[in-house]
Amino acid sequence: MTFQPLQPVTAADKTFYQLRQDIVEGVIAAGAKLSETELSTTYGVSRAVIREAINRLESSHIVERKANVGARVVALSAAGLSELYQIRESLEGMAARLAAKHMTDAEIGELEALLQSHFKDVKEGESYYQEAGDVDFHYRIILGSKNKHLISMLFDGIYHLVRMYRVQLGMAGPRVTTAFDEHKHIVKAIANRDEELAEILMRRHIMYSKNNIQNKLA
Amino acid sequence: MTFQPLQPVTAADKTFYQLRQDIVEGVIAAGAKLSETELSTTYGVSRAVIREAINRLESSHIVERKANVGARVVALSAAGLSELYQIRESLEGMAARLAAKHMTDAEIGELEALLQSHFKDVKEGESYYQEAGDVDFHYRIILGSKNKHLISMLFDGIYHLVRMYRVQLGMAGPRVTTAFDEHKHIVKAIANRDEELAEILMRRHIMYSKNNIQNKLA
DNA sequence: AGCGACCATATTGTCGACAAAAACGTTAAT
DNA sequence: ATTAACGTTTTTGTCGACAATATGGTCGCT
Repeated sequence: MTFQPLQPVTAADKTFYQLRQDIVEGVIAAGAKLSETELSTTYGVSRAVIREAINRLESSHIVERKANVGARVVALSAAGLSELYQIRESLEGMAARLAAKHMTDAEIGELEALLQSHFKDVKEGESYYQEAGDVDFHYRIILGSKNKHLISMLFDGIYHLVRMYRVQLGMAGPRVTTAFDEHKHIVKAIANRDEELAEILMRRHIMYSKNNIQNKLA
Repeated sequence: MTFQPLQPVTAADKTFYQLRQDIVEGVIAAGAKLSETELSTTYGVSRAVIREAINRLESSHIVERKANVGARVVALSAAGLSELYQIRESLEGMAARLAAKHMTDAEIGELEALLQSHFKDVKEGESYYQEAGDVDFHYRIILGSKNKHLISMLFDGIYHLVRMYRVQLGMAGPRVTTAFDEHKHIVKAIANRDEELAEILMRRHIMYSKNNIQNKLA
């Protein structure tokens, strides 16, 4: 479940998605300079659409731009990762709180079903849980917040950066089973409509995840 | 103290700032359609720079855009305001927490001095505290978080929208003196390096502010 | 009269060319 | 040898024109 909710309609859309993917996957290296003319020939579109794509990448905090100089892919650093997780903790904590308030019973039911299927996967030893399953889980809770800005900030902005760190610094798992338990408790809090607890547990969950990742870097 | 940290260098910059101001101040009405050709003649620049400006406005969540159709200024609603304040609560709460951790003693000293000058203003009955002073206060704490993404999300994204609501739905004050006390307690918590309390107080402060505004709307 | 298809119109999307600014290499002076 | 100034070259910023898409109105059909 790779979320690309809106499908590209214009050429700039396609180029934006393609460029973003290439950067996140490391095809274009972190810190690299983005030459407009070069990209223009590579992707087979005019400089105007490259420019628009780069603008959008800048809004996603994936590239940085200086006037009259050009755009560079952001550099990855331990400090940057830490900042990112501080924001995730804050925003997703709020998302869990709002989800506990706004999710319908049906949506909560689906969330529980998702958890069940994950449980089966984990028991069978499929440990790619982290990547797909974890994202899917967080995805639904963020959507459950029903807060447009929150959703957009996380999906359009933060999540691709997080994935970029995951991919390029090579973090697969484990933390599978313990993360699963954390997810279970969060869902329980949401099902109980306990906003306070849902937020606290989500924040802890993300803090643990952050610590886990940073230990790997050290 | 109107923050426009970076000053415009390119024509697109200038147009972007101008357009944003005109929208926030209501010169261009909420919900209005933004015609590229029309704006092009109005602001005396080519459509390309208008397009870039609109793109940036879209990243700021000030306008919405549909492919092959065009851009509209966002519509203001009570629900939208509520969502905005949910984000402020989350993000600025985290900012206060981080400020308690990362601000230097010198910066905290300046913050206390700022509060002193506000105290004098309030005592002398100058009640435009809300607009300039309040923003300045929050401004410094957010900067104190030293989190690049956090700072950019709030300043480039949320704050202009908040101001748009303030200006167009006409919210001057009061809540001057009680807000001042809340500020005082927040600074105290930061000075004591009490991260937990700083976050809690900031979140409450923003919740109160939200309730105050929503009562005016009702 | 109401509804759907079609055409004219206007608006956005894309392109290539020109203008302006920065980056680079070369030369000259100390 | 280092540095400052100059000129060349490359890169980004801006523009106007063309292409593609949506919008709005008209005509014809039921």
